[in-house]
Amino acid sequence: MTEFTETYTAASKSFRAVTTAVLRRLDLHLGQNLVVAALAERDGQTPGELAAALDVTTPTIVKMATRMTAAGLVMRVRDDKDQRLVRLRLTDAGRSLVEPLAASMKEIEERLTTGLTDTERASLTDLMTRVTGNARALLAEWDESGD
Amino acid sequence: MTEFTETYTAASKSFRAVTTAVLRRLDLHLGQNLVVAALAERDGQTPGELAAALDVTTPTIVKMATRMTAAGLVMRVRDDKDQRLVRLRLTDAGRSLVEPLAASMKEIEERLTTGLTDTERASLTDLMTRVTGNARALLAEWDESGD
DNA sequence: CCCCTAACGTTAGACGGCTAATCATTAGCC
DNA sequence: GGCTAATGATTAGCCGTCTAACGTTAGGGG
Repeated sequence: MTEFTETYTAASKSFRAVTTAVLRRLDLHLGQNLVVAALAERDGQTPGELAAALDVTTPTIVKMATRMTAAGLVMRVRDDKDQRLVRLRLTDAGRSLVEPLAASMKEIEERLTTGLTDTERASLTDLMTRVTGNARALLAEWDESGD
Repeated sequence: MTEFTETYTAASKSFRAVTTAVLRRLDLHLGQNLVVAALAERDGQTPGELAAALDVTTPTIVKMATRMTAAGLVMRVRDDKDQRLVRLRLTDAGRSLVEPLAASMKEIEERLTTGLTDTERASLTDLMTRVTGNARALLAEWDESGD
């Protein structure tokens, strides 16, 4: 009964647990890796931009930014031209995590897909993407109808 | 780069979002559905038993139990024979949610796998299970070595 | 028989996540 | 050009989750 649900939940949990364990070695919390990676890609993004990129709400980014600022990983800089905007910039300490972080995430990916052929990996990615697409379509549908 | 990670994260998020939306109609929060389902299966389980069954820590269940008690969904009953144990029992209000809950979860499962053949569904479940197995093996390995 | 340890539940506090409400600044319209 | 609407960030408060510390009850060993 609802085997699919259980499988999905278990996968989420185990993935989360592994990621948390790896991140702890870098003194990072779950999710902060995504912020660091996004800023490494393009520094100075605003909370709103990051939220959109990471598919998360703005308040979530704001809270994380506050903690990461306290931890010395990022800095808040107000935009000169538009005083409403806040630019989040990596500090040197934050930048120093970028490469070990990328290496760790890549290692996780490899370890988790051990025993899967390339074909199976591609298949898994494809199937999950389609399910995600279904989920988003469903959310959009409900959103419109206000149901 | 780390495409697998992104796919997995996106899948988790979308699934979570859909589940949250459905649960809201029943005035339930994410995760509470699992507690209700577990108690429907076998009423009077202890926080520790539930935690093990749901692959979650005991404090998580305790907090949820407190809120669900306040919401009138479950009751705390101390075990007669062993005063250390607490038995969580569904109230009538809680029990009334069991069936609509099961129906909702089944509906989610069907909507999310729309467009997938039976073979593909089986394949997805199999692949995710194997990845989850890898993740758990990795966690166990780290746990032993204390690394 | 009493103490000591093991087994449980609970509390405390941190974190990511969300929704709703608030505040500041910019831009647009009459 | 000044009032209003839209755009951003922030705050407040809730929930699930985790780890660490605490209190209590059973049970076992000397």
